[in-house]
Amino acid sequence: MITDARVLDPEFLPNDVVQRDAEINLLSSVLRPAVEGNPSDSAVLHGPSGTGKTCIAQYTLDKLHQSTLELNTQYVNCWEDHSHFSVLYRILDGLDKTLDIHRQSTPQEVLLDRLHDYDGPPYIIILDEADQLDTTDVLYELVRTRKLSMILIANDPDVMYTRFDDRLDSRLRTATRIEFDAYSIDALTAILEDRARWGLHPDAVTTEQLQWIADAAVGDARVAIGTLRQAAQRADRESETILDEHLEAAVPEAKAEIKQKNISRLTRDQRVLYNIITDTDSISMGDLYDQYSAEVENPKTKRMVRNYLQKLTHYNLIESIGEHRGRRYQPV
DNA sequence: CCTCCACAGGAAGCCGGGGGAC
DNA sequence: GTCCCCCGGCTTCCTGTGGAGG
Repeated sequence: MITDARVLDPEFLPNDVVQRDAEINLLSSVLRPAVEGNPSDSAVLHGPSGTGKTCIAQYTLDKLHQSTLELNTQYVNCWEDHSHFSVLYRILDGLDKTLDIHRQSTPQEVLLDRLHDYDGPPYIIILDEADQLDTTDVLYELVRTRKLSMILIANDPDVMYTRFDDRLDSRLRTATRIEFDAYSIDALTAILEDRARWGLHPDAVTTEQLQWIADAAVGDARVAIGTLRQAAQRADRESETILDEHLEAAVPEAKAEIKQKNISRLTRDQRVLYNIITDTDSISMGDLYDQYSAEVENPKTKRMVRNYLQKLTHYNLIESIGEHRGRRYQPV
């Protein structure tokens, strides 16, 4: 039944993106000056997860690349590269300028000089999960680099903007904000139809079933596509076509898979904290730390735990209610 | 109203790992 | 090998805030 498993992967980047034409056009027009060698403003893509921000950013850059020979691009995931140094390193890496840069023995100054000396073709970088950056200093260095333009991606840009100091604020105030709303049922259905056409045998699934999946995914394309794949895999073992019973089971599986993927990026200590919080309705810092330090061998300090919790909150794995004294942490 | 305390998060410094230079 | 340097995770120290209780 499955003819091409790759297109059923939520991470897969299709040749033709369906939906989001307006966003693609807007992003292209923001980046157009850069491609033509003129200074361009940055773009900030924001919205809930599974709304196609990363996909549209990569897709748009691919298209620009096809129409322009002289263009460098780079994708940086700030969850993985969150320090000042590693972001710079990754960005120079996209220019093949890191050959003689060594992680441990090259001062950041050298990387900065090299970046500021850049005078090649236009360079467009995607900073995905930009709200995960340790410090926004690196953004300042980037906005004042010639020939470099940025696409910033963040769930909640307001949280990110509050961390900007004045000089950065004035530079990024003119950035074009592109908002990504949750997909409508029709839009999700269209996306699923496209994936089903390339990834499944004809007639393996009905439009009504795709609509049902779209409805269950509540606007999140990752959930929708994951559900379709789970249902197809389940059906593959048992029948010729996807049955409704396969759909029912696939939704929680797809959601669990996404959650599992998120959790796998956590460290051991972060995972322990996450598990404690998801096992309760809501918990205070004091109780949480007591449980945590009883559970692990060499507990980190409270200060470090606060950093972890901030990270988990940013990543929407847990939520916190209240400020200061009396704050509680709870599952989402 | 005042003091105490739980809690958040910034700043600075420590230290272990790891690679280059010699 | 040994020395030196750098990064990044971590701790320590600190300040600010606001609810609880005298």
